[in-house]
Amino acid sequence: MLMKKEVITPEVTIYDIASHLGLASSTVSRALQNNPIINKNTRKKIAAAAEELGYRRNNYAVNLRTQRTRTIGIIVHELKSHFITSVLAGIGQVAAQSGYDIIIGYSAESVVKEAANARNFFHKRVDGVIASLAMDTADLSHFQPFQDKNIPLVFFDRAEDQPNSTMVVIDNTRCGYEATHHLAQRGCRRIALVTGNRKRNVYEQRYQGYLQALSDNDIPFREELVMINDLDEKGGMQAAETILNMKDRPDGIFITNDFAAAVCMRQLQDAGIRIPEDIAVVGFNDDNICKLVNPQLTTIHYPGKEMGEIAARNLIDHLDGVTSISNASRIIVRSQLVIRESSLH
Amino acid sequence: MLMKKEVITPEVTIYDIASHLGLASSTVSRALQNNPIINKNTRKKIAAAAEELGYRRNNYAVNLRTQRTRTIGIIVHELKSHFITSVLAGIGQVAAQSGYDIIIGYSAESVVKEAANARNFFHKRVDGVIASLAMDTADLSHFQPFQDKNIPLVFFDRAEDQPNSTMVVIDNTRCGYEATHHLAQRGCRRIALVTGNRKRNVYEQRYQGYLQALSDNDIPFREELVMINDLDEKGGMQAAETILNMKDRPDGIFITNDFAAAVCMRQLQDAGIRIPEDIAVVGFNDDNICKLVNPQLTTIHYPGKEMGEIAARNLIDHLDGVTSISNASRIIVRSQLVIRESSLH
DNA sequence: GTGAAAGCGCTAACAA
DNA sequence: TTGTTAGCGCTTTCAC
Repeated sequence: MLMKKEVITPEVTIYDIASHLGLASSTVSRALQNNPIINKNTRKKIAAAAEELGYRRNNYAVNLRTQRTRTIGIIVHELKSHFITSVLAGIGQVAAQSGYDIIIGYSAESVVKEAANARNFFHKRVDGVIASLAMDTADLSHFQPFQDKNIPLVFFDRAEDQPNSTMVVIDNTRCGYEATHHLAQRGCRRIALVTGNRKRNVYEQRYQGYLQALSDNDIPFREELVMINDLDEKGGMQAAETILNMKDRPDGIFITNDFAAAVCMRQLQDAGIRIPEDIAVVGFNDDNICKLVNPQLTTIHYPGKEMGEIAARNLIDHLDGVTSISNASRIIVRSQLVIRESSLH
Repeated sequence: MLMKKEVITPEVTIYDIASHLGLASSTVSRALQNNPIINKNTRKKIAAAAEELGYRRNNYAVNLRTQRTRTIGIIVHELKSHFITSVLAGIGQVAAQSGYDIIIGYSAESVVKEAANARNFFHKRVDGVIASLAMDTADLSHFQPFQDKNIPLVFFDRAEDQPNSTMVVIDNTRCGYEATHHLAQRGCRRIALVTGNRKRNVYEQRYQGYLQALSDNDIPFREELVMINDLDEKGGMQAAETILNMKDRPDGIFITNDFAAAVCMRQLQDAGIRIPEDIAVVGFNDDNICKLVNPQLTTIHYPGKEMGEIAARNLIDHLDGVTSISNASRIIVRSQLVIRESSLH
């Protein structure tokens, strides 16, 4: 005996609609896709019958037949920042508009999980992938299967040049420069940099911007003022601790992540340091938290929603055949320094 | 001519494996499912061939054939809180362990979006649903299609009694009581309550707990000290404003959401009010933000991860036929008051 | 322990 | 404008 789950409402197929109306299943199929080749009246009748009978289309059958899933996979290195949720909102909106589903994978800054997500998406047969790389991703070979099957890849924020893929990024060098330059202009002469691993190019670029700004402001570079960590809660703590233990403390800090900056700031304040009077602080991302901490945090803002929209639009245009195949490109989005209390002394 | 996307690596099916090995496709299918009826050696050979040929199983075909998707849909009213991400982590872990996929829908506190997500999940043919209701959800009819098809439903946190569904919740009355009682014990005599719409039962219950604690501590209830809003940024602001405009300000506030509490606190501080000296504050949820604000926020903690695990385990056991069909039940999870600086004066 | 064959629900080429 | 039909890749009954 075939074990079947007790079904209360029976499943309605296009065949049921067809026989109900005395039509062929293909006519129903076409009508349900709003194919103009079918008589408008027939289309209406079919739509009504579908509604009436409680038809729900079986996407598994559709996907099996069409060999497409209308699904795009998104891999993000974190989930809780305002930036990432904005990007996801942007992608989601464009995708929904174009009739694509999205599935979200979370790497938690680990290549291993990133690769697992990529594998998962590959097996789910996504039509395209949008990704921001994890902190420690150096080898991109887990994206190879997509390349091999001509599945388009778009990177945003944390991106690396890849053959046949697009990237949507900000000018991190300029951001690093502006943040540092701002601190210098406010009178800081010992500017610390707390940032991520320089193997991740965004951090390398912010570092280069930092160096350039120091140089342009005639501030000598001091190795001991550069701290590299994961920019998480622990990273913020560590940075604060290191700074507290310095004989010559910095008078300005550029931390390339708002959350880490908030943690660090809090820690410094608990040790009696006044911000911005003793040490000015600049973060990165313009997360919601910036306006909640005391003093409010100066930071670099960049438009997450817009980046998401651009990434999705690019990918989907490609999938729908609107743009040509090999338009591997780099799209640079504007960013800006948002000055708040934490750097105004 | 059939339009086919240019395929670089051809797709491998069980037929390719079968003919490669001189076997029947059914044998391959069984072997790939690790069916013990197939000779162990044959199974090994088939696994090797699958690997070698780069086989990836087509879940769309599987789902079409088996009429199950091994997918569970999750609807959450928000995404960015620590509580929700913990729940999702808990569900995700149990689901992965049991070979289920999850898809996440976000209602942003709106019934309309909640219903849209439900519809979407229904059309995606999820095997089960886990949900926390939006702020303004009163009518649950958008879950009816699941009931009609015997698709199991589990609610967590924001739940309503429904026939044939399970709920995983905390004792909100007790939480409301404890928070209020704590403030009273610290000497507060005018305790404000900022909470969500009482049509959502969790808020009604916290309100009842508040009332009970007032009564037990011989504090008269004052209507003007109860503020109802959406507990978002705007809600926090509004509450602060209302309080600042009072002639007789409260000396304690219980805001049933940490983020709103943080916003409110900040606003009050900006107006020169000292916390906890002038006004003590208790939040709700034990979000990360509690430790970042100054002073650190007293709150109600409850175990998100565990609630997620319980919800998922329950649902999946049901789907896999481990538990009987109609065990509609209510599971109550422990919660506790976490005392920090914001209420210690 | 393995094979043959039907069919899940749909789309699209081809025919009418 | 509509109908006929093959087949997407898999599982599972039934037969051997």
